[in-house]
Amino acid sequence: MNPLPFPVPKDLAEAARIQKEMRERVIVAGDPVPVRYVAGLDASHPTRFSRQQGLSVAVAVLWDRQEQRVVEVAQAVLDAEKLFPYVPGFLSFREAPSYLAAVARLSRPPELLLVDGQGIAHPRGLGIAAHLGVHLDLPAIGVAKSLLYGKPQGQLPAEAGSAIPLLDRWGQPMGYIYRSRTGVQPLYVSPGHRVGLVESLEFVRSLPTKVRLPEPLRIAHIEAGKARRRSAEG
DNA sequence: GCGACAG
DNA sequence: ATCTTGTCGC
Repeated sequence: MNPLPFPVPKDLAEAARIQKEMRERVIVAGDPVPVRYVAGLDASHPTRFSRQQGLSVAVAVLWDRQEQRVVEVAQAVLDAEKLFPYVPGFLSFREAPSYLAAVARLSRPPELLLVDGQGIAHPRGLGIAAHLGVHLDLPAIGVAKSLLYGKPQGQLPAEAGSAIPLLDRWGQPMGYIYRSRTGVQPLYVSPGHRVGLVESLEFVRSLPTKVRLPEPLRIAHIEAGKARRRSAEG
């Protein structure tokens, strides 16, 4: 089963047009509570500058919620720099193609994508999690480590598990700022596709979190870094 | 025109 | 995102 081709725009204007079109197909509703197999997606890139030039590595970690463990790790090596530059608000055009390749290499399709980046908490409502979700027609949730767009509603408490809404330009909630553990920087959680607003937060809360990131993403991050350095040598 | 700005 | 060991602090 080959995924549909992922269009890479020639410039930012075309990219924005694609985002606006695809945003209309996003469904912010659905409850992933029964989902068993989750794909945690993260990528590692070489520094433009320093000694090793290397390539980028994207990793898909297949997480079994029932057994609470990783059951498979798939990766894709790619030259992200040649695809598209990193421009805030347009991350998916740089990273999504490699995620699609990694997901395609899993022995079974995941039931939900957990992506390192925004869902609909995005200037045009289509962060990378939403983009991937719509492209693959899979439930998806975005978990970012910093803010791209939006205003917090109130002050986030210090307690683990606390969350406050993240508001769009019209004051409507599009996600949450979420403190997964006490004493750590918060996460930015928003629905990507086929998941409700509240449900996106509840799902992330249901995942084991030993440190800051939920396990599927923490492990994907580690695996991506290891794989990239590994492929940057022998 | 001035900030803000996922990875 | 990445360059990087030890070290400060709860």
